[in-house]
Amino acid sequence: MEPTDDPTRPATLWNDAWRGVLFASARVLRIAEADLIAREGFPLTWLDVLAQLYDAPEDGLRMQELEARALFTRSGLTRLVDRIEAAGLVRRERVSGDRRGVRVVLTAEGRRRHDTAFGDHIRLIEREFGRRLTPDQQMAVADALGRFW
Amino acid sequence: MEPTDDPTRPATLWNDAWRGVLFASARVLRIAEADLIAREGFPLTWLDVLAQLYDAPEDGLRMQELEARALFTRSGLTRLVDRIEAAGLVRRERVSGDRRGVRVVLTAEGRRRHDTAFGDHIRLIEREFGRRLTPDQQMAVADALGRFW
DNA sequence: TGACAGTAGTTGTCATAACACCAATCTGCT
DNA sequence: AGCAGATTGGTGTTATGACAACTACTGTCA
Repeated sequence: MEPTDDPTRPATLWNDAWRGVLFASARVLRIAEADLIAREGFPLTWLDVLAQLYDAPEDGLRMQELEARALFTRSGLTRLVDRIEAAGLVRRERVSGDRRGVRVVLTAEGRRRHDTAFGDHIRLIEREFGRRLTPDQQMAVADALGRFW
Repeated sequence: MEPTDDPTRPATLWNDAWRGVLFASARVLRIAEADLIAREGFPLTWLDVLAQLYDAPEDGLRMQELEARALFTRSGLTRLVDRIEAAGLVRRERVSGDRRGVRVVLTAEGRRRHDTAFGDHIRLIEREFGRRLTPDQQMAVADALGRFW
């Protein structure tokens, strides 16, 4: 009984594609997380937040906007921002005209830490992911999966 | 200042490919997790374990082997198996000749739950991932990312 | 046969994620 | 004005993940 004969294990093309996506992201993320903690002392969730704020307007983002854009954390954002704020990388500011809301803004230190962390991160992604694909493959993957963002 | 002019945001091909992989896995996994919990009442980590045992020899796997093969959990496996065992889907058995070790084996109930859960899961992956790619794209992604497993 | 290093798995402890609920504020309507 | 309902973000609690000891066992070598 070969695996391919098992109805619960169909050997389809999209199945192989999915396994590739799954393993690639799992492996690269695991390495990236360890590397980031070793270098900067904070996890990928922090870099995710810092990067969103870096790409955002000067006056930062509302908690809601941050939550909508952040890739990793859909929950516990309040306390995640608490921690990053306690580390001095981010600052909560009042929103004029809405006393419920806050804007989360990068501090100067946060911007510095983002720059080095993100640079290292990108180089790691290139090394662990990019270089393992030929230019044709890179193009094909980018084209095929572009619809997911 | 366009984003592409920012040295910390290089617009490279492998970068787009990586974003695709990252977003695709994050989005599809989030949906799959929610669906699995709604249907079966357990998370993807359980299905990962059940699937590894399903693909394993009749007499199950050692904790170590399970840990090496499982995609998600690299830690906390003891207690993960505790939970699955408490739910009756899995059973710990003694290893003859090594009183330290245990074999983790699927119960009949575990096999049943695996079958329905995995079937539903695969259909979801096809719907949320497979069908969004053309056959050519599926082939290209499978080829490019096959090296990661 | 007994010291000892290595192995298998568990447990303790702490940090973080998930989930449900809550308080304050705002908005539109009357 | 003032009330209903939506919106914003936070809090309490439980579940899960990470990491480091720890226990029990095994095999080896003198």
